[in-house]
Order: sequence, then structure tokens, then C-alpha cells
Amino acid sequence: MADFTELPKAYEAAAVEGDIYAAWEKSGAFNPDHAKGEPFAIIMPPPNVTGVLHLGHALENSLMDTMARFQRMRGKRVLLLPGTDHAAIATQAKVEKMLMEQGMKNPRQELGREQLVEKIRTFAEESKATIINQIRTVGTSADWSRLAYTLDDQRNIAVKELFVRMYKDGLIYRGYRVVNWSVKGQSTCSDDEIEHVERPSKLYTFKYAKDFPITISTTRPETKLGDTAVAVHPSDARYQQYIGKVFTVDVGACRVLEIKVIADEAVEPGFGTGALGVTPAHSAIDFAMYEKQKAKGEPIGIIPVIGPDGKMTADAGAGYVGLSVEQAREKFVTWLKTEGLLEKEEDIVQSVGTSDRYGDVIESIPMTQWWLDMNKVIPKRDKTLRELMREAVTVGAHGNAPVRITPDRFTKLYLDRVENLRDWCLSRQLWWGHRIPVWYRGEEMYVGTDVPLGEGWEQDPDSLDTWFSSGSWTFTTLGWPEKTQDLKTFHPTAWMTMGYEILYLWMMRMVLMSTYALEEIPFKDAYIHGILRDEHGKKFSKSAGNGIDPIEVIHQYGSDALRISLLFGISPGNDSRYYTEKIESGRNFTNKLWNISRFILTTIGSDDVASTTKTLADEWILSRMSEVAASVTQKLETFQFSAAGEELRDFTWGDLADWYLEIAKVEKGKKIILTELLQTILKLWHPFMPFVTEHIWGLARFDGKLIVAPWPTGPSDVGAHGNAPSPEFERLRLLVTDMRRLRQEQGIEAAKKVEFIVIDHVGAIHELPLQELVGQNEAWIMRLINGSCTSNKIAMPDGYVVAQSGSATIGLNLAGAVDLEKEKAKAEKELEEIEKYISSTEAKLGNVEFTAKAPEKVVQGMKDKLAEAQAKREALKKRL
RNA sequence: GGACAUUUAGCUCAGUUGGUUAGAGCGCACCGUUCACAUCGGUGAGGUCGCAGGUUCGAAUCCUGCAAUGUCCACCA
Repeated sequence: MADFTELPKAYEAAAVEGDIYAAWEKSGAFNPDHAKGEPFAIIMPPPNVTGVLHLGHALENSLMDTMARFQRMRGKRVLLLPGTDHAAIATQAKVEKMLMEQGMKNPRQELGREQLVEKIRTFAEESKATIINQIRTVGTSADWSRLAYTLDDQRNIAVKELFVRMYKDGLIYRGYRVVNWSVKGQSTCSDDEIEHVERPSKLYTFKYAKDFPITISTTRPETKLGDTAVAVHPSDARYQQYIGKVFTVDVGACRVLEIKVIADEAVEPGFGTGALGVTPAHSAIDFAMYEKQKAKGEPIGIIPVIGPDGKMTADAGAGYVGLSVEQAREKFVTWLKTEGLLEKEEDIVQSVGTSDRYGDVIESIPMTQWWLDMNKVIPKRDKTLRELMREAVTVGAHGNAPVRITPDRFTKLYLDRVENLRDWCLSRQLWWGHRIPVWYRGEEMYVGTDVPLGEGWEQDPDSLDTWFSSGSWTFTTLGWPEKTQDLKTFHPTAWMTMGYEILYLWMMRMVLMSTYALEEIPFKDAYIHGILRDEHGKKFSKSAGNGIDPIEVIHQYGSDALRISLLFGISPGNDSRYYTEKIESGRNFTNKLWNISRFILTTIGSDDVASTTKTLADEWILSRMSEVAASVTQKLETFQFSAAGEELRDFTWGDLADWYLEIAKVEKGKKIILTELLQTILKLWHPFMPFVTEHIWGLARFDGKLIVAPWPTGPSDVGAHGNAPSPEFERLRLLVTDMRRLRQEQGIEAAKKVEFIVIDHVGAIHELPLQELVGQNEAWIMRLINGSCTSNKIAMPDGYVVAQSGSATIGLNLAGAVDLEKEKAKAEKELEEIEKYISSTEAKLGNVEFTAKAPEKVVQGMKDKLAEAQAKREALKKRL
């Protein structure tokens, strides 16, 4: 037996964690190929390779890893598949920004495609290495042999295959439509990449010309140079006479507009003038009208007046070409004023679409791009992609149950979003990403996974939206499009976690891709976590300067401490705060567990006599243990990480350390029980705190590896103590607390020799080492009167100060120096409270409605409480 | 404009189908240190569960309305 007395008094996390992780990895425990049992796969949400991990990632990893380790110990064949995301626009924007800070004016022009991509790749590889290292540091039990990257060759094959299939199914099309355009980024972006920022703006109300009959309003006067129609509501009496008419108006600077008055339901008659200047080229809603008119056979024109460079085009007129949007606006408004056409100019607050990566205002510009159709029926499937996304969370499909989203309120949000999805613009004018698998030669176009045969083919210069590859992440990581064993074993995956901020961006796309390509719903459960904020509730961000490096925290406090401090006190879908006191409390508990273990190990090392009979305390702690094990299991099964951990902490610290171990010091002979208790709590804690538990398990030389030790779930695993915790013990525990309080209330010095009398009618007072528990061993004298005595015959002698503990009466000898008046008043107050409680409880129990309708358990519980309260009342009465 | 969330002890938050006299951590007050742990032990103070109605034998929990805060969505030009 090793000598445990030499172990350090405080747990030194930094000294052991690295070696422990390396040993796990080496043992192959992370790799499911070495395991049996029912498959349980968690695919890691791949962190962006834009930098380093933050605390939010640490939270996500803690959730994933706790679930993975729990399931692994339960005998499942667990795959936690790690990976990183190339994050197309985010990474390219970041590297371009860095290059510009280093003095480059236009990195794309100066470096060209190949060199810039190389720069980005170098950066990405560096952050990838950092990130992977960080994931190891937090202890995530990921299978590194299956490490994936959204931009590696394997994923490239899959992405191309997916694109080609969708194209062949007619879901992907090339179309000239209004896109979201970032001038700064020189690329399209999807609706989801736009952040709406409120800012002050001006609303101008004006007429195109003196002889034009309708007044319109706009916040973007410069775009009016591209107007081709004015839309009014079809039933608006004011404008009936004009519908269908075409007006030619001179807007100065060599521009003449042909404006047709059209009717459209989308126009609100009550808003502004009830008429809307239609700019098909620079507004999504106006473009929709343009298409509607075209379909009706009454086409209107489309005139782009803003170019991709953010400057006015030649079509804006000779006086405007080359001007910036702002300059053009000023010029046009000035012209309106001089012509007397401007009727009103109001200050308003407007929500402006802004690029979340490049930060500039998004322009709507018509362009030819690649799109994914949400409304087209998939051949041989009889359903649209939108329908596939819908049924995946409602009725399920292909024999898969619907995804269970925790908390389920997000299901409704998801569905609302699915209904409002527009076609997805897939192409980006970025260089960092999967290149679109399309080649052109003159008028010819080829869509395929490989370069077409023959001379002169040029590949589409654009790349795919980053979510195209991350959307297919659950199955491309498992080897699709090959029919691999992994795919068969682990897909659909079991459990997935993500922050609510990417529920739309990511989850919908994963569902879309998986239900389309595999006819499988990609996961059974989606657990949505909140955002981690700083102590003031602010989001962590670089610009706010409140970022915290999880690795530094781990270095100082240990990975386990960080994990439990992130996991405790949270609830799914809600934000949580991080602050120093929390991590300290995590560290303190880790240390507590360390010292509990140290005590048990030294005790079982020296205490070689094992008692064969169980004491009251033994029975109590073992039944509590099995009760807690069952409850923690149930909570983890339902993803209640916080509740499970806190229950376990309360048991470990409160029941085990503060009570049982103190009793064990006196009772002795507990080698077997203490060993069993230590093993069980180490197992139960392992998913939450893998390092310290593994470290202790190793020091103790317990059998096997903790990481794959069988999970304790109930009585049979902790030694057949299935009975409910003894109420007798709980009563005695209360008695001890009450005795301690009485001593403190009387201000008795710790070393003073005093005498207690405890009068009780039932119970096993002698079954607890009361003297030791209440105070200093030698200094106390205690007379216990219980069991056979009848209450009438026993009275507390004079000179004792008295307290009530349940039905027991405690007397503390003050050698006559008792304030009888005060004592009486105290008892009276207590009696008053208990009377109140008794009468309200009696009233409840007397209510037939209650006894008839409430569950038996509730009624019985109340009766028991009442009986106890009545006993206490009798005892109190005797003292008055 | 729409939707969602939050409001419980000084602070940060739990509270799972409505059911004992509402909990935790931190903080606070008092007592305690050779005995696993001061990163500790003991004891205690502290809450009309945002407000107003309603349903129910019973409401922090369900319903309605209101208020404050936060988040997301939206093509009000």
C-alpha cells in the first residue's frame, strides 16, 4: 500500500493534467474502434480558424465532453469527432485586415489569388494548431484519429459531390437577381451574414418632376435615378387613374426616367404617401415587383445605378457617374431643392443592413449568382428542401424521430425561420473556400466534380458560402460520399450542442444537407446553450477588451475547476456570466474532492480492521449514495448538467465530507465502505472533472481505467443499499445541529466542560457519536434519556437552558444561571409558530377536496409532518 | 412592427409535468486552526418569488393584462 500521507495538501492541477491527457490519448480510450456497445456520436461544432478559443468554446467543450464521458462510462461506443472550420469570409476578412494593418492597400490586387490564399492558409494552419491544442487542454475526449477540417481534401470531394447532385436535381440554379453586396469585401453575403444596425437617417418626400402626379418618399434618393416604376396599392382610390400609365420625367444631369405606375398588394396605402418609387436594381422588394410584372406580361425596366465598386454607374447619368453613393445623394437632394420638388425632409432612425465581417453597409445590387432553391420539389422525393427542414423537427422522416431541441422553445423559432427562408445565395467572390465546381468555355457550361476534358475550360472564380461545407459536417466527417462503416455506425449522430446564435445559420443547414443527401435527420438531440458573458453581462469581444483566455484560467485554476464553474448555475438556452468568484469556487471544490480522497486513502491505508456490521451512519450514507447516483444519472440523461453537478456537489461536500467522514473518524473500521464510497464518487464526478478524478484513481491504484469504468446507476452498483435514507439519521443530524446552536447561543467557550441532557421518546440516540459531533471530545458530559422512558416521568432539571429539536428536548446545564423569563418567551414564540403551522396543516388535511384530489404521497407526507409538529408542540407546552 | 426570453436572498443564478414551512454558490455576522482540507469547519442573519387580476383543494410554477430589461427577426419605402 502506497503512503498517501506524503500527498500535497492542495491539489496541483497544472502539475498533472498534461500527463493525464497524454495517457488517455495513448490508451486509445477516445477511439471508438476499440469499444463495443451502442454507438453514440457527437460531432464537434468546428471552431473557426480565425484565432484562438474563448471561454464560450470552453463551455461548449465542457458540455460535449461531459456528455461523451458519461455515455462512454455507461458502456456506449462513443465517438466525439473533432474538427475546425475554415470560416471562409471570416478568415479571409481577418487576414486581409492584418495585411492592411501591415501597410498593404489592396491585398487581393497586390498578391493575387494564389499568394493571398497561401497567406490565409498559413494563418489558418497556425490557428488550427493552437485551437487543437486548446481543445486538448480543456480535456475534451475527442478521437483525434478522425480529426476533420471543413476545407481539407476529403471535405472538398464531398462538397463538390453535393453541389453537383443538387444541380442535377435542379435545386441549384444560376440566376440574375438582387444580392446582398459588401463593397468593402467585394463579395455577396447571405441574409444571415447581415447585421441590422439602427442609425439616424433622413426620409425625403418629393416628386420626380413638377408634372408628375404622385409624391413618393425614400431614404435613398440616389437610387431613385434607377427608378422604373411607382407602385400603389391596387385599391387605392387616389391613384386609380394613373395605374398603367407611363410618365417620362427629366431628373436633371442628362437623365430621363420612364416611370410606369403599377399596382401591387405589397404597398401599404396608409404608409407615407401610399406610393412607392420602385428601384428594381437596388431593393429586394422592388426586384420582386419587377419579377411579378415580368410574369404578368407588363414588364418594367431594371437600371443598376450603383456598381459593385459602390460608385454610381454610367446609367445614373452623366452628372452622377463615378460619384460615391453619399455624393450622389447630396447632389440629387440639392437638385430636388432647387427645382422645388422636395416636399419634406425628416429625421428618422433606420435599421441598416451591415456586413458582419467587413462592417460596411450592404448594397442591394443585381448580379448573376448561384442559388439554392428552397421551393422546388426534389425529383423522386415529392418534397422541397423547405419541407424537409420543417418535417425534421415536427414529424420526423425516413424512420428518424424528429430532432428534440432542448429547450424546446427553439423549435418554434426554427420553424418560423424555415417558413421565411429565401433562396440561398451560394456563391461568394472570395478566394478562401471551396471553389464552385463549374467550368465555362464560351457559351458552354460544365458542372461536375472534376475538370472537364478538352481545352479552354475556365473554372468559375467564385467560392461556396462557408455554411455549405459546415452544413454537411455531420456526414462528410464520417466519410460521405463513400459508404463508410463510420457513416453506417454513427449517422444519424446522437447529440449535438450549439449556441443559439447559430441555430439558424448552422442547424437548419445541417438538417437541409443531411435530409437531402442521406435521407437522415443528422442528430437525435440538439442541446442549445446560451452565450457566456462577462461579470457585467457584456458579451466577450476583442473590441471591448474583456476577453479571457481559457488556457490562462486553466493554468491558474485547473481544467476541472473551469469546467464545473462553467457548467454549474446554467440552464439551457440562457446566457450565463463568468466571474472570478465562480472559478474560485470551482477550484475550491476540486480541492475539497482532493482532500476527501486524501483522507479516505490514508484512512484505509492505516485502518486495517474492517467492521462487518453496518452502523446507522453507514446505512445512511450508502443509501444516500445510491439515491444520488440514480438521480445524477437521470439528470444527465435529460441534459440537466447543472442540476446533476450541483446535486453531486451537495452530496460530496455536505453529506459525505461534513457528516459521514466526521463520524467515520470516531466509528472506525470502515475500510470497505470508504473504498466503495470513494470509487463511486470518483466515477460520478469523472464526466465533470476528468483530470482530478483520474489522478486520484491512479494514485489509489484502483482496478482498470476510470475513463471506461462502469457507471454507477443505482443500488446494485453501490452495494445493495436500496432503502430510502433512514429518517432516524436525519433526526439525529438535526439534533446535533440544534445542540451546536444552543451552545453557540449561550456563548459557551469551546473548552468549557458542560453537561447536556437530551430527552427523547423514540429513536436511537446512542447510534451516533453525539459527543464528538457536537463539540470537543473530552470537554462534554452528556446524559441521554431515551427509549423506554415515558414522557410524563421526565422533566428537565432546573438550571438548564432548553431547546427543542423536533420531538426531542435538549437541555444545557448553565448551573442555575438561566434567564427563565427569556427561556419562557423563546418557547412561547416557538409554540406560536408551531401552532400556526399545525392549524394550517390541519385545515388542509381537513379539506375533503384536498385529500380526495391530491396524490397519496403528498397527503401522507403532510400527515407525517403534522405528527412531528404535534409532538414538538407537546414538548414545548411542557416547558411553559 | 412581430417574436422570444428574463424579472426569485446584498450579488450571480437553480427551481423538470402545480404539491411539505422556496434552494445553491459567493458575500455578510459571530465562533473555531497541531486532529484530510483556512482553497477549511461550525452557527446564523437575509426572500410579500416584478406588479395586478384569474383558474385550482393548492400557484414561484398555469392563464390574462401591465411594467422593466435583454435578444432575435422584418422588404414601412
